[in-house]
Amino acid sequence: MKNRLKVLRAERDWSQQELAERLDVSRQSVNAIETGRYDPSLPLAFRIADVFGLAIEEIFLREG
Amino acid sequence: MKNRLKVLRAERDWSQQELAERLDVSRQSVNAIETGRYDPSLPLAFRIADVFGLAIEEIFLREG
DNA sequence: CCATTATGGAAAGCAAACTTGACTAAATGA
DNA sequence: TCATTTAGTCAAGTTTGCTTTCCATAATGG
Repeated sequence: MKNRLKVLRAERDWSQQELAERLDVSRQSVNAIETGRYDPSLPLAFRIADVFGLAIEEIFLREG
Repeated sequence: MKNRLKVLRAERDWSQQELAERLDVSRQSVNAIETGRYDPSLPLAFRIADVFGLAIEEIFLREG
């Protein structure tokens, strides 16, 4: 499952650490999700959508 | 995390078994998600959204 | 030079998601 | 009456998400 975290973070000039704090997860979790090592849980996906003010579908992409 | 699975299933007259097959998960998983014992993974949430033709946000609800 | 920040990732462990198999109980319908 | 379908749940096992700790690398600024 691909995602646009890196770009969204860059647009806001947030470090992985900063995003992790806003999401209340570890920096390693943000890194792992961002680099595609695993997908977030659904509750975390909702929090991610919330901090960016976007729909889940606008951040995480069904990949072919 | 609440969800509208039971109603959406009823609208389409699908059994938990039928939905499970469309989602390619076990019937027990559908039941557990529907009765709120746990949340689906994000990839499964996308598949659920797809089979119902809705957005994830229209099926799963941030609960107070 | 050196200290700091940012990123990527490995290892070990716990918790949550998902599996199969089994059981119960209510409803249906022939 | 009996077989079938549906829904709910439990137990035990595997996989995945997330944690903490640690290490490595590159970029930045004094």
